[in-house]
Amino acid sequence: MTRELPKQYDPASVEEDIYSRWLSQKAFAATPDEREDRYVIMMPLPNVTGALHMGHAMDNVMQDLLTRWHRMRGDNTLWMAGTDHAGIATQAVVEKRLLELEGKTRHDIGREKLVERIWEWKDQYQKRIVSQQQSMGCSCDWDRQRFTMDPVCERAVRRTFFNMFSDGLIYRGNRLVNWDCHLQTAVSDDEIYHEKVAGHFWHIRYPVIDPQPGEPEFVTVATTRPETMLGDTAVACHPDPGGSLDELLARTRENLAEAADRDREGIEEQLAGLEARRESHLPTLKKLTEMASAGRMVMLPLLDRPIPLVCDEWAKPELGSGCVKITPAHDPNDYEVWGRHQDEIDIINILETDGSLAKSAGPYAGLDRYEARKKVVADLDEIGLLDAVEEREVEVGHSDRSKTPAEPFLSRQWFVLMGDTPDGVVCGRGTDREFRTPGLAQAAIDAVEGDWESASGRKLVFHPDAVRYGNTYVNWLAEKRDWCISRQLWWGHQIPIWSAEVEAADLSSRVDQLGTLLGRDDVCVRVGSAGGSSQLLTAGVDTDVIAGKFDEETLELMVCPLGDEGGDELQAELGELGFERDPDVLDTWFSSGIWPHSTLGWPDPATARVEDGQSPLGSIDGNEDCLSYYYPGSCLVTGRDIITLWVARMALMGLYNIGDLPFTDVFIHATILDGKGERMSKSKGNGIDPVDIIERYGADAMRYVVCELQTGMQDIRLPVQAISPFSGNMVDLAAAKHGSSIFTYICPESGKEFDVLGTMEDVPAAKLVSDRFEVGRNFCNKLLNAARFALMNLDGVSFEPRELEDLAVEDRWLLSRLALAIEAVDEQLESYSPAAAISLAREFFWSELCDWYLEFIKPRMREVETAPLARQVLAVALDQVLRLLHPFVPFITEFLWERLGEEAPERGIGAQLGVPELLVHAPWPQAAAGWRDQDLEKRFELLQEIIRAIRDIRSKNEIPLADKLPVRIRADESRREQLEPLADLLVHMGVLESLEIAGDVERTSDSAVAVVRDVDIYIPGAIDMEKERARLLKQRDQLSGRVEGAKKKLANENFVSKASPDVVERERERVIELEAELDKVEANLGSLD
RNA sequence: GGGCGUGUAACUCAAUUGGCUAGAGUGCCACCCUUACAAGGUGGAAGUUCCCAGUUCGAGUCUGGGCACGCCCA
Repeated sequence: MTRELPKQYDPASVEEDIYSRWLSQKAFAATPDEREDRYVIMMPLPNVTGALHMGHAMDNVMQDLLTRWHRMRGDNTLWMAGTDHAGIATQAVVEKRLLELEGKTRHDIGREKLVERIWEWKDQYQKRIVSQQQSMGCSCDWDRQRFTMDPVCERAVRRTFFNMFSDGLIYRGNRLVNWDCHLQTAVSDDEIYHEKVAGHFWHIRYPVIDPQPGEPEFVTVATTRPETMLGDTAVACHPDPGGSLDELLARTRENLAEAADRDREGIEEQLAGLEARRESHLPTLKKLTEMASAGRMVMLPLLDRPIPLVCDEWAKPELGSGCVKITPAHDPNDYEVWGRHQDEIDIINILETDGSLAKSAGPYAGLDRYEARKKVVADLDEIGLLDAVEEREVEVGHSDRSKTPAEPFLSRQWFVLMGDTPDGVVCGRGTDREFRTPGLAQAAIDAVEGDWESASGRKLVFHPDAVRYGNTYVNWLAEKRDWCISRQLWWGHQIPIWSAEVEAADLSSRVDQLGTLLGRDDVCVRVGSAGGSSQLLTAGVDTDVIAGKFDEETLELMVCPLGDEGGDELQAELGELGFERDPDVLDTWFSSGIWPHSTLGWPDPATARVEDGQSPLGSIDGNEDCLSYYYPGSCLVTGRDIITLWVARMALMGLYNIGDLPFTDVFIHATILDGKGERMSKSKGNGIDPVDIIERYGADAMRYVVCELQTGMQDIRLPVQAISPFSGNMVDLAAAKHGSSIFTYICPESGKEFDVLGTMEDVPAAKLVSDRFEVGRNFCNKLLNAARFALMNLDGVSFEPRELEDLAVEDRWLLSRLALAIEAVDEQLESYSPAAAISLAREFFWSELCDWYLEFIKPRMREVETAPLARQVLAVALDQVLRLLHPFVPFITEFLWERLGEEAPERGIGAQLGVPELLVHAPWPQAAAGWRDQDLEKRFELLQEIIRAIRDIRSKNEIPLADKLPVRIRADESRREQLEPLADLLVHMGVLESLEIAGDVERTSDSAVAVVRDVDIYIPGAIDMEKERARLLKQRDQLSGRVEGAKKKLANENFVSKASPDVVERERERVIELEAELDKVEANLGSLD
């Protein structure tokens, strides 16, 4: 007899011990071997800005579920873990802290010091993240974990950049970006949020130069940002104002015709307004169009700069004056106008990187943009050119990183060319997977759509809804917008380009200075123009011919060293030649896009540098190296917000570098929302720490519930309460007010603030509670107790080969149900339905094994003759259920596995089961042929129904369990034959005193009665006739309702002729069965009288 | 403004190509400490599937419109 298990499961006492056992035995290690089947998951690397929340818990649990399942199925399974440096986000967090705590900016402490501090931050949070993941039970191969700035990743980044630069896929050009004046960096569109703020709409008059008779003297334009007028380079009017207005009128009339009554008034008003406008404005607008076509100019006030009138459809005849000022360098729409009129108009940047005005703003240079706004308005007013001022709510784009208004800003940035190119792009150059694609974006589209497949036959498929998510992915890629990869940051992979400005005339002498650099295959040299086009320079090239390809006088010479070897020397040499390294760093997604192969040692696993104690990436013992063995991988598990940002990039980078897809399946799991229905996110501050949940309910409970929540595409609301560290009372986070930052909340009783994700060191942390997780805790407790019962009864259990027919009937029933459960769980996991999988596993364990089987066998356990067989089957049942549940709840199953191993080291039915020391490595359960017996299952269904009917009578008549019941069952011969072998079970489970089953049993007048299908159950004894009648009447009403419904259906000619024959047939059978049952109920009702 | 979704019991979610009485867990009610488990057992109540039309023999499911909400993109 082993130590008896406790009655209540205490996860804290088990989990740490189990996890350290896994670690010390390197249970999750993946090494290439001779196995053909492999399963590879690349973790969507969490960034090091902060700790993980429940959204990450969902992501990690899903991955661990798949990983553990495949590992048990015998695949060579690798789950690659790691973290992302998340350039902008991490730098922003550290800078913000620096400012808050020390009042310093990054410029005060300098690049080197700042980067040092960010590394410290990274170390701290990487540690925290890994410990969070380990608390959840993640079975990653920790000896391979990577960080996107590790040497091995760095080398892959340099190689990728080098290759793309050589292939002409990376260029430098002027682009309008969102500029964060506070952080002084470009931020991507994804990092901008819009907020309504109170503002104004200023109407300004621009004088027309030399107005002819009949022409207006001024054109009026309106703006919400008047200081941008200093950068105006044109005024636009519509090329066909009449046509445009007419079209709008027609559309509005159409709307009116279809509109609901309550909307009519508004639309009619709109229509009247348009018609009036057509009268009043159209002549002037037409005039302006003529003037624009004639190349007329207006005078930009304050700077006295003549600027042209142009025709462009961006000007809306129905709005304002119908004319619009064009500021290409500071407005995205105007930028597009500039794109269409590059020959006619200029582009002038009036902002410095800190948001003050540049030299080009003339007398306003040096002013902050908001001061400049006031002064411009005042000056315009003074010279009488301010026409009107309206109060208005304005949508202003804010940088998510600094929470300050972002400015559209013209700057030089690096881009990856996503569109198609004339010669196409070679992917997987030099490998046996090499192919040519029209362009990078197209390659990634082809991965999902059309006939293309990779050399290994792979396509990319989204789960659980291939069409929906496939469309998201393809629609985004189809825009083929070039990818801006430069960030004005100090933290990240610095762009490996050294450049120098050269006059076109001096090109050949400057190129000569480069000497042997030109001929080296680890150095790429290009010459380019500001516009973005560039030419490759190679040894012996005719520089004059090259220079002749550019219009510009000033060119830029760009050198990209591969940087693998002799890098320092080369860099020194370039410095002497007057080349400077680009200070910017690469977009984070550039390094995370190559994550699936960089981590495996690409481009050369044999020489990949890993940390001390880590598993090497090169070939060992004659097996393949990691890259060849584990790439392409299997599945990516992530949320849908990341499809465009990351999945698409990984696909195209993998195709470009290696020629094959990083994975074939993309499992998009549900998004975790907070109690208010908002997405949980690090930056929103509404995240909750899974470790809090784990501490209170246990890791398995957390995992159980998370699996149960992953039903399909439905987002998940997770209401959470915090226990206030001040009052000890529950605070509902959905209703609580935020404190000084969005990361903290206010305790309503004390008014003090607390923190829930441990990001604020100086604010007390609150513990979290959520009744959602009690389900998981209860499940674990049930599992513990089922095992407790089994282990208490397994004394002296042994294995003896048994034929199926040697088993008791309930043993065979259990094995049949087990076989079905295994099959069903597999099926659901294969189709990425964890909720369905876990509910089937639970159903088997709780409703069949615990509720029925364990109860069935209790009497057998008490008898010396019957116990050994029951024990043997029970050991197998527990063994199988632990295996089946392990991927979902790994800690408790591993814990119980050890106990089962001590008690029943040898177990099996027909043959002995393989029993490794750790459950992690145990083979996945597999039903033996012949276990499934559907006939038997049907008989048990009837048995269960009869038992339930007896219990119901007991309950309704308030008969205590201590009173055993005499039960008499009237059943025909075939039913009797079915039930007879189950009689002992029926007596035991129904707590019967006696049981009689025969065809001629008659009800005695003192009997309670129940009807189950075609069987009557009588229980003689003192009963309450009124309750009996009520019960039977209710059953009669239900039955007759159903009979009526079914009959009505069958009476319908259309149903019989049009519905499919098997549906009709089923309906007919049902009527027969129901009527028979109804007859019995009625007969019994009659006998009550 | 464009695109993609969601709305089912008090709560959180299921329901396969349209087809048995729309299910589960939690919560609720009643009874029960039946020697694995009260974090449990047995029994029960609880739904106008957001609203309005339509298609169909048949609609939670398909179509159109409305209302409410979410996400992504401009």
